[in-house]
Amino acid sequence: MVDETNSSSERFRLKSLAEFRFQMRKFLNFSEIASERCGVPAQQYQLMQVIAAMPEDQQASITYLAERMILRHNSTVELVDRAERAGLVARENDPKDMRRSLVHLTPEGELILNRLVAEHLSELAPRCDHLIRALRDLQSAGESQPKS
Amino acid sequence: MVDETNSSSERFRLKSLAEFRFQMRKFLNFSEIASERCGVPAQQYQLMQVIAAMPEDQQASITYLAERMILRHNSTVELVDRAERAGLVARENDPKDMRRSLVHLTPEGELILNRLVAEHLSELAPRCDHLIRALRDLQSAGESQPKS
DNA sequence: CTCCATTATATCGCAAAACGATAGTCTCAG
DNA sequence: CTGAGACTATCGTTTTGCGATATAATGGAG
Repeated sequence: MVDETNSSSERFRLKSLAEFRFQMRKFLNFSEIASERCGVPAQQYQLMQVIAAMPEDQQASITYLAERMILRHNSTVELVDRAERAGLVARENDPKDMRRSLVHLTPEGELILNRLVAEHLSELAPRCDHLIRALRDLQSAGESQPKS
Repeated sequence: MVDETNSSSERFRLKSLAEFRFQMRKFLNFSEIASERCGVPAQQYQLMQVIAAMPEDQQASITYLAERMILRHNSTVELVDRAERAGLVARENDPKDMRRSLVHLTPEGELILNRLVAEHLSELAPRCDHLIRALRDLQSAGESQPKS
């Protein structure tokens, strides 16, 4: 309960958080470079990932994609526009509801996605331990958290 | 080794990767909202975090900050400019090397940083488990990785 | 001591991308 | 059949990172 104890645990929390973010930035940076090496902006790769990883019972409406991408729907429309212009995805009209556009991968999109997923997995695998360690530190740092 | 086995493990990898990214996006989104609720753009919060979490023997030169922020140095200069204009950090000249500017937190910067760190820790703590689980899935997915 | 290659920071114009506001289209309950 | 709400699209704006370039300081070779 001495001042020094408090400030040293505070420092530990800070460093854990900072380390976690640093690891995240490194991964995101790798992802961006890998994507653009395939001629695809990172967000378009993410969009394809979301579409391909969608649960069976879901449909890739703009609204659903916006939720998963954590974007406003107008931003999502624009993202899909770009990906469509790049030939990675295509729109179709939902025959059940003519307001909705459903988005699906083109064969080229699938090809590039598979390549990028493989690349990301082999990059991420060795980083997993760092990330998990950072998260564990964060958990133990959070436990000694004084205020709500 | 049947085709179906292959494609189902591929699907697992894809979903693990997508889930991990989704969790990251949610956290980053929270972080952005929390920062801007304090009137600070997310990157300026990150900058302060990097400065405050720096090892004792390090100095906050632009080059160092750029490395940690994973930005080009010119982008880092601009980021520091903005944070300085906002009164969160200040530059001083390194007396040992007049080419370098060293950046430090202002009292106001420290205040806001502390608030944001606390907020982030309590937000992140409950998400840690999700993130760790996603990472573990990724590890086991990566093990069955065929190529490379 | 003087040069100059190297390192460090700063400036500027540009491009990408996300957003708010707005508009247009479709659905469905009453 | 009509109005409220849901879904997607458009447009202008802003933010931010980057490449190219400029300026300044350092330090080692001669």
